[in-house]
Amino acid sequence: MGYTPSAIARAMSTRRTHTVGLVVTTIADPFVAEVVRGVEETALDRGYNVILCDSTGDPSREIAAVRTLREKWVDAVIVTSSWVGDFYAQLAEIRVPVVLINNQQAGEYSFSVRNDDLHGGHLAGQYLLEIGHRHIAYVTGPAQATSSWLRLEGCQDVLHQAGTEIPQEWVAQGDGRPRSGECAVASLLGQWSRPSAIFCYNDMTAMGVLRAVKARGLSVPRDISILGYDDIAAAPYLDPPLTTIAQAKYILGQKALEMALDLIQGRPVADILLQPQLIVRESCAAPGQRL
Amino acid sequence: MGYTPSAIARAMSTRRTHTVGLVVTTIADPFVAEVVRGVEETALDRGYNVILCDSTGDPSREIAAVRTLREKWVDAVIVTSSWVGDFYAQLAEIRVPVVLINNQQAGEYSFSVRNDDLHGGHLAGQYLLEIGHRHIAYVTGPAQATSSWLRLEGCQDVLHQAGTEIPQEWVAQGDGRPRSGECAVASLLGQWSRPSAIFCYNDMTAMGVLRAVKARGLSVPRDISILGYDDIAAAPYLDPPLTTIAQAKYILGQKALEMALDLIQGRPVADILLQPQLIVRESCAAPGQRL
DNA sequence: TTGTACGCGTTATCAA
DNA sequence: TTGATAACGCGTACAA
Repeated sequence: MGYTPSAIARAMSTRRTHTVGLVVTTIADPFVAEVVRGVEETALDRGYNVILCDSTGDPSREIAAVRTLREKWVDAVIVTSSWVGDFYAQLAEIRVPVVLINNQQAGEYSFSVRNDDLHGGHLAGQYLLEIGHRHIAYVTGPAQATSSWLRLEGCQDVLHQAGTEIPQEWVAQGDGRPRSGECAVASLLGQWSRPSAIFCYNDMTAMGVLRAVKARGLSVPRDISILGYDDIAAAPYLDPPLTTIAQAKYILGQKALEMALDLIQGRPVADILLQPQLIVRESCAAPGQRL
Repeated sequence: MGYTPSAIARAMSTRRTHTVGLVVTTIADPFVAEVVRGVEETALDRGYNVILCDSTGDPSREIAAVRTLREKWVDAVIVTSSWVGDFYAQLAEIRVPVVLINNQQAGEYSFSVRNDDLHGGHLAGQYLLEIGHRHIAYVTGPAQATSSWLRLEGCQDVLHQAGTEIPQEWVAQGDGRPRSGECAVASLLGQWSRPSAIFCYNDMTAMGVLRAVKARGLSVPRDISILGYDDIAAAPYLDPPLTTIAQAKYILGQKALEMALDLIQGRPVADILLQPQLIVRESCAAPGQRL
């Protein structure tokens, strides 16, 4: 018949809404979109719904988001800001479980599921070294994104062991979007000496780097190798297909939701660390003659 | 102070949750992601939240989604399934306003905001004709997506006026994802005669088509022109940069949410039709000599 | 103006 | 085991 029980009334008496909040910096990034898909689909399977909050990285929106999530009595909140910052204080005050994705700020209030960015950096450095690169540049993500620095650090670790490193002047500031990749190339290739490989914070950045490098008449990977991170859907369709470090994006979201559920039911949980994987395509090759 | 009013209790007495439901076929498509961003961000600005439901195109999940949305007393629901199908019956029974995005099934229960796909098809046909193409192929989207057929129809309209058309054997079935574009090319270019231009349902499909065409040793746009639809973020970064018909994705979402709000407050509303726009980049050019 | 009682739909508790 | 009833927290309407 046409009767529908009210989840609102039920929430009133059980104090459980069967709803979790998901706050992301931007849904426009394909990496984030996949994570969202992971939490959303498994939530639906488990009888939960998710309220999505796109913060645009704007701190005031983040504050507003957690406030309304709290008002709506979400049973847990999952956060995919790479930088939690001040906003973390807000999270601590919310009276529900918090799970952080790709952020290690996990304290006593919250747990995290993340990709092993340090190891991702290792894989990157190791591979570039292996195929013969010694002059490597890095294009960062947003300055507040700890994962960006972790990837760089991992890469440096490996390079140091091989007696080389990414010099200060070859780490260019980006923001995780293609445009910033293009700008980074301008600063990187405007120098007297140029790298033979560019490791990028993510694939979106790599897209921009790729285009800018080719626009300068350079060939990829013959003149310059480009290495991405994330393995977004578009990566195989770039020209050349992008070699990249893959994160298990969907799984990241799925695990985060499952952890949130465990927390809600009071089950013990432990932080989760997922291992990235090198995907060899064609944007990296042995360096040619150096100028 | 540490006091937070309860939106649940408020909903109990006012019967308003200040929450809208958004059901999409998949958040993995960049086009959809932008639409989601549009509704989510303007919702937050207006003091509303959105519950996201990713149906995966699976009818049973769609049913489940609208049921829980109804139970949670969402004030309105916005739908971005290109094919509403049986699921439309469910929507009719839900007692809240429904706004459909890019779907014209709008009846007495619901309203729609959509992109003028027919005109988009016109723009596509017109442009290809203008630069000299007479032998054009089309790669469709999912069979149930009315927008796919509308785009084809619009293109055919213009072609007919010029005394030509897309022949039956040159409309290849796709599903809106890159992989299907690659498969389509296999069937299209395996024929005795080949098109000089391929119009694609969307940019994701075009990405696959582009790759497959190049994999066959053909040059784009010299040998074959490729025209996309949507203008996703990756479009300018393909090689060659993709010429495409742009939809105002963010606006689509924004208008949909505003319409939902109008409906909630009982204000009169009218369907909205947004105009697409041709974005000329480099994947289309005049056809060369024909074989 | 300020205050008090009731309703909302469900669950949970307690009495029969 | 079944059936009645309090409580959940906020709006609202009515009374003072």
